[in-house]
Amino acid sequence: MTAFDFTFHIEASEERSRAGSFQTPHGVVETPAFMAVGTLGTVKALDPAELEAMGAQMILANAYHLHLRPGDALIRELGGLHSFMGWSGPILTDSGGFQVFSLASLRTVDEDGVDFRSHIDGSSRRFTAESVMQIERNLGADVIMQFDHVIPGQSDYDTARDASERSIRWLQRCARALARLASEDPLDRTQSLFPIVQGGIHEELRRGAVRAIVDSGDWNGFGIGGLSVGEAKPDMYRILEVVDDMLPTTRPRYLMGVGFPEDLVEGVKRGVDLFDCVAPTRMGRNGAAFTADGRINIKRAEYRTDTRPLDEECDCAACRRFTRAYIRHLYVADEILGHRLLSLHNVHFLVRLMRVARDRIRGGTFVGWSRDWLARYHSRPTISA
RNA sequence: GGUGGGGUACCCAAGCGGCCAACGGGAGCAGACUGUAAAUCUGCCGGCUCACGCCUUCGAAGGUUCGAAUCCUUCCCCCACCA
Repeated sequence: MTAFDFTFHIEASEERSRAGSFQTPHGVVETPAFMAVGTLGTVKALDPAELEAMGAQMILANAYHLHLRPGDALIRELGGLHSFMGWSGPILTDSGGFQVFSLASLRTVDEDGVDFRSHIDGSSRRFTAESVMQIERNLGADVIMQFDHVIPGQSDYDTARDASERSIRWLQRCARALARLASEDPLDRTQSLFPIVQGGIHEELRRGAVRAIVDSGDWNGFGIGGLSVGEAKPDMYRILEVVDDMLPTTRPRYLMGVGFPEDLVEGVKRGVDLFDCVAPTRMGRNGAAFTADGRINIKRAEYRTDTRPLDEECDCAACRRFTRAYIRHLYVADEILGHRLLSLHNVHFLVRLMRVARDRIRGGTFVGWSRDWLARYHSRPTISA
């Protein structure tokens, strides 16, 4: 019995960038694609129907957070995460590896796993490769990420090597644990485990990590982790090129936690197929909107009388109906609709950006288009100096 | 008319002889957020200045003092209760 047929098809490519699609038990994902982040089983402030309407294909949730609350066993009992949160499309779950980084003050790492102090109630929780696979199995996402060890972007060579090599050992344990679980329950054979390439900003470590991962199994896709965690942007782009050179072209590459609009374009240029980021929703809740001319801060006084939409070229529900002046008013008055409209627009902006990238790659005009797009985005004429 | 309480920067509100251009909060102005402990956090917020610093402020006017938002006198205005 083989696992679900995940096959990734590449339709077109231009230099490093590719346009393609892969199949999941909950539908096809066309790439390059941006996944909205729904850590707690909700893309903050947005309804799944709104995500569908804007063309969002796949979303992300988090094993660590859902394990703490409401509990992965409960979600399994209620029919799995798709049913629980009312999203029938593809879902990817992150493993909690990022929380090893973001909740560093609340955990200790050892070879076997990580002890966390719950940020909710202070209780002690133990996470290992095996326990995380059990959690992700209970949640039932289509793609599940290995448990990895994420460290700050500027970490030195020895620290990065230590975390990278540990992540590779944990990958092997994740794979064995998932195989064991799958043998007990046919449903689990539909989940694809993605390894995560670590190694910080050290090219030699990244190359070593890719080599070890590729040699150890036939993976349906690859996560590229440990970027956008404090390193300089040129370092991130450099590492992406190094990793792109070595990963099999026949599998999707998922750049974890990225990103800003410009990083999506820069990523696609370097062969990335999948992205996720909290930026559109978090920044939306914090008053920022993406536009083709750069980011704007809707709180600024200059928008008090601005009757244009957030982005004049956008066709999202917020831009079709509301002015900057109105959305600014909502935001300043602390009205929940302000947060919703900004989140909606920002996610739509990235989803649409990737749709345009796909079309451009198919048409063989991505490289030129991306150069112009980036120049315009960085010119930021809508923002006063 | 009497008694008591009070008037502090855009608003609310501490301070009650020097450490006060004056605690806090709000509003306002600007910035940051990249696999979400985030509808969060940071900075500015009397005037001039990059800054050192200087100037003008704590109802008004006088006074005491080396020194006052802080003490005294008179006046103006609010609030409560009594008549």
